[in-house]
Order: sequence, then structure tokens, then C-alpha cells
Amino acid sequence: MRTYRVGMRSPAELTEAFRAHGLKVTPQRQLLFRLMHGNECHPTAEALFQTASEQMPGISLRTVYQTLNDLATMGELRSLDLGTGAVRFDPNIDDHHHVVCDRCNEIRDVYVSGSDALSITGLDGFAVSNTSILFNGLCPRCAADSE
Amino acid sequence: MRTYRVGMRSPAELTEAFRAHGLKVTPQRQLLFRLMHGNECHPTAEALFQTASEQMPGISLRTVYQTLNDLATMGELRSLDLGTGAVRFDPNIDDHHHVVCDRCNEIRDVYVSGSDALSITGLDGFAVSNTSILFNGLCPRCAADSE
DNA sequence: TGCGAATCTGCACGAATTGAAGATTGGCAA
DNA sequence: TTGCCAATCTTCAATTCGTGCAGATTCGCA
Repeated sequence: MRTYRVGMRSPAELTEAFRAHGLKVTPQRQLLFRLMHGNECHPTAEALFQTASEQMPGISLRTVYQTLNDLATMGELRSLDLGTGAVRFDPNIDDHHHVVCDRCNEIRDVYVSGSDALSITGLDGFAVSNTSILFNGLCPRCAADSE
Repeated sequence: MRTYRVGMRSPAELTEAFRAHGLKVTPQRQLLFRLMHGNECHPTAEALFQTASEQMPGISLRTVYQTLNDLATMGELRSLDLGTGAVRFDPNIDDHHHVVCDRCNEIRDVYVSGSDALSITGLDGFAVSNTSILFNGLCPRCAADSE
């Protein structure tokens, strides 16, 4: 069985959404819409900048950060701090978690259910709005390499 | 049978341990042993540097980082990236997790049991060595303030 | 088509952390 | 107790990640 995924909206839908909010739709933004749509690599802003630069030489890193942050603020994608140094961006906005390879930093989405059955102490008085579970270890390839 | 430790060892024990490993015991290190022992504030290196400077003017931030990293490598304390900008250090090396206040960055230890009953998909092939659960929200004080 | 606000680029800056080099010192050996 | 030397400390520069700012550019409505 495969889990249904809720992802960032399509470039066309985002174009509409931006215009509807009075935001302009620039070639830079459209490119980033396309690069992030369905992207499962959990790229950093820097990585996206590299890719974007191939298709649009001259695009600035600043614009990549700006656009990604805007999309995150709008709830179209999630920004993740997985302890790999730089923030990563995930168009999968479904409720899920992550596993990170400590050697090569590969990241995969992880789905966890049954967390409501956890017994938790120490949250006294805190109003918890978000819970994130991070798995660390070695990806299949790195695990094989280190044998 | 194995003895379970829930905290970093005492300054005296660490002094012995360092000497036993051929490491020198300097006044700077002893001060940091003391400042971290039983410390439940989850301080950053910078915060410890401030406190340490009061008792030992002239101690360098570099030494604070160095010593904390050494202790973490030795397993005497844990370094935590909780998404607050700077790494935090926790002398509690028991198996536990954390809750962070998104407003004031207060951090508390959280104990979670029953995680073996979780149903997890997506870890295919990964050799997971660590699982961390991070709760975000508002601490009691900040929650009250924002009413 | 033109205008004005939004956006983009380029650069400087700030925070966190580490690297490197020279000065200092802990701790063993004599 | 003294002296040596590797380990450690301090200082300072460099790096990485991200944001603030200012001036040039451009989207999109009138």
C-alpha cells in the first residue's frame, strides 16, 4: 500500500495563487515553482540555486532564498532544519517526518503513525504546536560501503 | 550487569577520566566541568562562555567550544541542534527528548515511552542509529503572555 | 503604453563555528 | 623539585548560512 501524498501546488496553480494575492509572477519564481514541484531531494537553497542557474544564468541566490521563504510562509512548502547545516525545502506538506544519512546527508520522507499512543512526561504546561521526529543513521548505500 | 548513567559525571570523576585518557586537566576544563554538572538550562557555548568569564576572566570562547565538543565526543554530554540557531549542550545523557518554546527558546527535557509501538514506513534500508523527537510550542509563561 | 510598487541583483553584514599559529602550561621523568 | 615537551589556550582569520539594504529592473493594472 502506498501513502497518498499532499504536495505543493503545481506551477500553474501557484501562478494563480500568487496573482490572487497581489504578488507578481516573475520568471525567477516560475522557475523555482517548477524546480520544487514534486522534488523529493529535500534540496538546500544553495543546491536549488545551482540547478536554477543552469536554466537561468544570472538568477541570484538571494532571490532563491526569498522565493523559498515566501512559499514556506504561504504554506506551499516546508522548510526543514535537520541538523545538516543548511535549511532544506520540502514540497511535501503532508504530515510526515524524515530520516537523514549521517554520512552523505541523503534524506527521505518517513511516515509515522500511532504517535498518539506515546506516553510522554515533561511537557507540563507547554502548549505544543508541532512534533517532529528525526531519524539518523546510514542510508543503504553508505551502510553497504562501511562494511 | 551494566550501570546506567543519567547524567554527566561529576567534576572529580571527569578529572580522573581525563587523566586516565592522557588528557590534561586545566583550570578552564575544570570550570566547565563544574558549570555543566547538573546544568538543566541547555546552554549554548556562548552562554557558558559568559558565565565562565565571570569566574575566569580571559577564558576564550574557543576553549569553551573545544572542551564541550571533547566532552560530547567522550559521551559525557550531548550536543543538541534544536533549531534555535546555536548548538546546545545537555549533561543529561539519559535517553530523552526535548520541548522548545518558540518564543523564548526555553528548553525542557521530555521523556517518551512506547515509541516501539509506532508504525513507521519509509525507513527502507536505512540503518537507524538515533531517533530524536522534538516538540515545539509555547512554554507556560509565554502561553500565558499571549492570551 | 506608462507608471508605481514589487521584485531582483549585488554586496555587505551578522551569527555560529572552526582552522591555524604562536604562547603557555600540566604532568611525567629524572 | 626541576625541566621538558606535547597538549592546551588564546587570538584572529576564515567559512558557512542566511538576511538587510540600496539601487536597477520589471510586472501588471489603469
